[in-house]
Amino acid sequence: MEHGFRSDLPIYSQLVQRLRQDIVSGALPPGTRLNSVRDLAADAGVNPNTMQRALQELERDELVYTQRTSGRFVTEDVTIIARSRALIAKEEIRSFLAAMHLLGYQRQEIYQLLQEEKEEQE
Amino acid sequence: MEHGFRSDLPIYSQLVQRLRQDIVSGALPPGTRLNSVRDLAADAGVNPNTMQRALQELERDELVYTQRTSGRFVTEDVTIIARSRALIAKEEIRSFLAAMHLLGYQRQEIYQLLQEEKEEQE
Amino acid sequence: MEHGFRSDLPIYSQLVQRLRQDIVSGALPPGTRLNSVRDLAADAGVNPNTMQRALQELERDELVYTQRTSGRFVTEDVTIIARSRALIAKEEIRSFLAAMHLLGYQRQEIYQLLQEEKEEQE
Amino acid sequence: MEHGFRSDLPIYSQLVQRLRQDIVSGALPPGTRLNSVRDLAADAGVNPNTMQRALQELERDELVYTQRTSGRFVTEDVTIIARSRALIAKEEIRSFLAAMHLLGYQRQEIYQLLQEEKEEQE
DNA sequence: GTGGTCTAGACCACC
DNA sequence: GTGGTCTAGACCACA
Repeated sequence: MEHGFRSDLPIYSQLVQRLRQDIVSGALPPGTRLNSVRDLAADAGVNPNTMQRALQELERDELVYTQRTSGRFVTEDVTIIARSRALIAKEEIRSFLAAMHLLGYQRQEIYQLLQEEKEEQE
Repeated sequence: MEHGFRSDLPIYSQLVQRLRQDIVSGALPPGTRLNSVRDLAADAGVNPNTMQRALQELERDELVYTQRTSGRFVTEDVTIIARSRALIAKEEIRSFLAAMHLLGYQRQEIYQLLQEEKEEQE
Repeated sequence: MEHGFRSDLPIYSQLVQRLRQDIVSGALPPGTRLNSVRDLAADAGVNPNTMQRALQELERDELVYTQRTSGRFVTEDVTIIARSRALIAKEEIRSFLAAMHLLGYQRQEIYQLLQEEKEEQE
Repeated sequence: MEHGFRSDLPIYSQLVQRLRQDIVSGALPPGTRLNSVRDLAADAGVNPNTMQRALQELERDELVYTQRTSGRFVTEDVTIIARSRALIAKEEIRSFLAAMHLLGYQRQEIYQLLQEEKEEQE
């Protein structure tokens, strides 16, 4: 029953994030058939409706498309995937830099802190 | 009525963020006396209850303390401020790197993208 | 596998539309013998059941009839075809005007917009 | 219990259409506060979830925005409204002309039929 | 079997 | 009171 959902973000958004990352990182290659909504929901330990909602969001972003009655598939259009990846990254960077600047950090300090964090991890 | 609050985050936590940034960045130096809850709320265009809640949060973090009758003040303890600043920064960095790695970005690419974003802003 | 079906409408009714247009526009003249369900289905890249259902619909509208053993034919009765064409057209016009009026467009504006769209196409 | 929903389109889409028309035609002027989800749902005779879904769709199109806890409002940005109106109209026209052409109608005939329909209504 | 829709009803945070 | 989320479970059309 414990599937690691944070409480500060709706479950369906977290599902969107996970799936999008899987697509964008190549874990789910273009054209891959996704499991049925019911199965995905069961795997994630959520209600089918919740999973459905997440998938529809991905569909709006064209990362996924539906083939009536035969299932859902990851888009074959790699440019959409690449665009999505770049977009997410850009947004991450933008908000990260904004937050750091508001804290009064300058360019050099930010690089230094990134460096330190990297080393800690290794 | 337009005071620039996003709708995906509670107003009170947006207030917390703003105030914390003001303290941590030095805009509100140590020892500064804050205006009354009522005034702060009016300035921000929010309900006093909401501002009250934000201030309580800052008190829990010891960035602000209440002096019985004379009002609320920014802490004089600069180490608390510095610690808070570093803590927030560290969390930002950690989650930023985590997100980028999930997208499949490596160290070098991240630096490069940061660089590009910087240049765009200028 | 890519045969240009939209996903917001059942495949069988898209097949009905196509066939009806072919009949009504004269691409399939009165009396034409249709290929077998199996062949038509293969051409369209759909399941024979799906094609079968589409053909039944056309039979209900009497645009198509089945001759025992020799196969399916486009009706020879041109008045049926003409009536069907006029009926569909009338319904298109009715719903189009209704939609435009609900959007607050008046007669003159509608003609103007139709004109513009025409010109764009050329 | 009879609230006039067609069966060939999801209820929530029909709700979207109605609301969008009300906004775009000026029946719900910019800045208008909408009734609560619950009330709107009750008025329409649908489940609150269904109405919620419709409203979220409008929000994605920026025709409506949400003010945390105080309710939903029609956008004040009239250019968004005008753009939406023009977009819907353009789409109506495009699909109408496409349908008529597939039926084998030419420009002049279409105008004539529009004319006839107009006169019938009067 | 698939996805899609809808209802009923609960619970939450926020103000 | 407001909007937002989630669950449970039903029903449907389609292939």
